[in-house]
Amino acid sequence: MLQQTQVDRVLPRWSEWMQRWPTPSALAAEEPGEAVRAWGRLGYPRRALWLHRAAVEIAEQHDDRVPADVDALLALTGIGPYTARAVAAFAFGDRHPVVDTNTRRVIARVMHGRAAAGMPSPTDLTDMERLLPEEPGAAARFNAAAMELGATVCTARAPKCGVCPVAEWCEWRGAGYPDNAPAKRPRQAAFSGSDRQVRGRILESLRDASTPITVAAALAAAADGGLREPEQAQRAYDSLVSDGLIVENGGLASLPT
DNA sequence: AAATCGGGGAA
DNA sequence: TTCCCAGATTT
Repeated sequence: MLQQTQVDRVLPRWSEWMQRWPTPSALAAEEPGEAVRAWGRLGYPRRALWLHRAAVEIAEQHDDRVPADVDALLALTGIGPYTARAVAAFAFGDRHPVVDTNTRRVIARVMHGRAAAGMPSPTDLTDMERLLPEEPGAAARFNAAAMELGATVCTARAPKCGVCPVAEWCEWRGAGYPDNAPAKRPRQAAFSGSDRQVRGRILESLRDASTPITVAAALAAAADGGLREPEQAQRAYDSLVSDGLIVENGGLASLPT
């Protein structure tokens, strides 16, 4: 849930989720569409599908227990370099570099004297590894502290260097805050009027429906609020089917069963 | 390496 | 408006 989504927005949804599905097998026993429905408006709904799939994988292949091994975690659907190491470090207390978007920015500034991080890279992990304390518990705290520093002090916009505990060793500060940010990822297209927004509308209508709806109704929901071009409705619908977020059966559309 | 995938909150 | 967020997958 936390992948590209702010902590404050995730917490309430996470609490509901864990109360409803306390174990992987509990979630695995549900239809995938129920996970998509409970996901609500968190965004990137494919993550709900992937989380359900990971629950099935854990239930079937790992005796209903989340594996502690990083490679086993990486083999789970939707678990990548960040999440695998976050689980290994924070849930199991093992020593791994955990690098999220906040930590990447802290590393870029403190270690490399750059205003911002570049594209994610495996060198992020080796950089963090160099800073990590030897003792596993201390390493886990260090990982969390780096993320927290980036989230609250070494922020993307207006860093609070006056209260930063590592300001003294910061290469970027030492160099006089050069405007040397490397090529950042291309700006995301406007959400308003986008296919993403149309996908969201279709999915919302399906979450709200207790029974399958006609494809025509789904396409009507796509157009609710306006379209840039008429083909958007069908294109968004097809992409949802292609992603497995919609299943179509005899002219009826529903969340995956 | 680049494209794709939401949606909300803050500046 | 624009930026950014406890990323991962696919091409």
